Amino acid sequence: MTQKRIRVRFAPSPTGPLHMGGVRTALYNYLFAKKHGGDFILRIEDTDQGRFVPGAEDYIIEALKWCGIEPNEGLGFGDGPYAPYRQSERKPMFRQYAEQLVSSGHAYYAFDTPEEMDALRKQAESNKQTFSYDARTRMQLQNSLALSEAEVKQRMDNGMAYVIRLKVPQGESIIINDLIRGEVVFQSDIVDDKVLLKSDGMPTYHLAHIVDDYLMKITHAVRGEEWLPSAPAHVLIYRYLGWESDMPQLAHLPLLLKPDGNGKLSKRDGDRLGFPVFPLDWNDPFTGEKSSGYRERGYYPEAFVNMLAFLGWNPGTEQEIFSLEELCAHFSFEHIHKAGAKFDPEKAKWFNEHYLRTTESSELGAHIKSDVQQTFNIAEDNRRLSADYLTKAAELLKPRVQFEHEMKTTGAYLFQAPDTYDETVVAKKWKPELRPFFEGLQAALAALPAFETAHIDETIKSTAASFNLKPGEIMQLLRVIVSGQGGGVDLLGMIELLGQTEISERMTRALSRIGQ
RNA sequence: GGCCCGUUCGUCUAGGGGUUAGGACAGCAGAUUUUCAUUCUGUAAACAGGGGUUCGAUUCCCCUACGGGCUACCA
Repeated sequence: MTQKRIRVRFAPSPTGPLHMGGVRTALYNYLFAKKHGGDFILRIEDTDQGRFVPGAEDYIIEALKWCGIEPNEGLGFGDGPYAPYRQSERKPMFRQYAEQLVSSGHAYYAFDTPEEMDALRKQAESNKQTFSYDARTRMQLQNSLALSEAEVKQRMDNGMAYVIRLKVPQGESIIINDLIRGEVVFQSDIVDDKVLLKSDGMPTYHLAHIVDDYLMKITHAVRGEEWLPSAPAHVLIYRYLGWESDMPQLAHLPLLLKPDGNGKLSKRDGDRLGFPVFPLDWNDPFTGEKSSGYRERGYYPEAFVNMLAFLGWNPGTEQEIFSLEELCAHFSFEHIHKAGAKFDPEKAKWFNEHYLRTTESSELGAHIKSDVQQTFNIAEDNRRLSADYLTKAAELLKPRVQFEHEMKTTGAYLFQAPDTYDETVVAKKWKPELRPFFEGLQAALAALPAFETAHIDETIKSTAASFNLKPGEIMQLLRVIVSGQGGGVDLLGMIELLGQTEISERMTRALSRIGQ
């Protein structure tokens, strides 16, 4: 017997931007598929016409691409043999399965209107109870089980709206074998008669995902924990459709929780706590509200993915830095933690910092070029935009930033002469007697035949010695004179990088302003 | 309320009947760095509580507490 080819899917509904929790679900699906040489499919579950949000679908596709977790089949990634991958386009097909369940006595037509259902729920609520459409109540309601055949026919003939509901049996134990949680047992009595086909002819998630998973030969359904309570209904549907032996293995992932307090991570938390909850920026087409994404905040996709992978999973070793390929190789459901994970923005930054440090300075230099050019309005042929200059600047700045875009602010003085000089340092260290020294140093530096750190260092020391000054008295001032700031990148490296001419100009300018 | 899932340092987690309960982030301290950052070293910090089972439980079982999810013609 040959093993079935592993096929998994990520099946979001296009009701808004993809949340980082959703990206993690996609990631785990992807990792599992790749690990076993299987397929990863993107299917859009747009069965709720009322919640459709323009742009959400493109957002999902773009987000997966940015993360590098590309489906090898599905919407936006090339059709496989099971197209279409948008459920609304598969609409006509679902009805037959719902009807099949009616014929076999496992589902029925129900004519109760949404308003009537609402009223029943409210009424139950006022009695501190919960209304449930199930074996205990269905015979008192308006459906093909309670009504006579003639009544049902008449209503159908009159074009009365109806839904198809699953007829859930009483007194059965339904066992879920979850890959992460093990065996979970539910009593069928607490499962309600879920709507399978809505009055607009669209299937609900419950029917649609099962039919599609079956037709698309999905072997594992990896999804959020919020689906665990409806899993018994899903098992019943598979059983009644005669597909139980082909039912995908279930794996319910733990949820992502708010960094502070309680509850699951939501869109609001990002705004409130100042970190993104979305992979990419998103502008809500209805409210105009903007939400920021990891990409635009300057995160590397590799860092984002690495961080996400560790929110609920671990390799069982102490290694924390994993490329996507390594994650694929090491991933397994056994190492998925069962409890929800509070998201820690600090750790996310740490991952990014790590990836930045391991990126070649030449690459970093190339990355920041246009940003630097625009920020400081530098002419294209200026040496500060040369690969060599940018590489050295990145090298100096690398250990002091977490994001590439911070380089232009943290190291602004490498690209632009200062306008102001740190007053605290000047007040503390400057003495009029130092002026001749700095003028002497300026001349000595200008006269250096080779402007390199070793010579610069030597020149500073010897000039200081000749003025009877100790390094502690002049070094920080020199830094302020050159960069305007009391702290920053390696002083000698900075001086060498800025170059002989620039240094001389900056010293002239600073000495004309300081201590006047 | 009902049903289900869960609970190890502040956070992410490893571990698992006998361990000095390990790592990472964040914190603190020290060293290096003329500064800041880096780097290095060190340090503090956890098995929710109560009952069992057992020679022994943080680990297995039960209860409680707490957290979370679900309870729609949403997914």
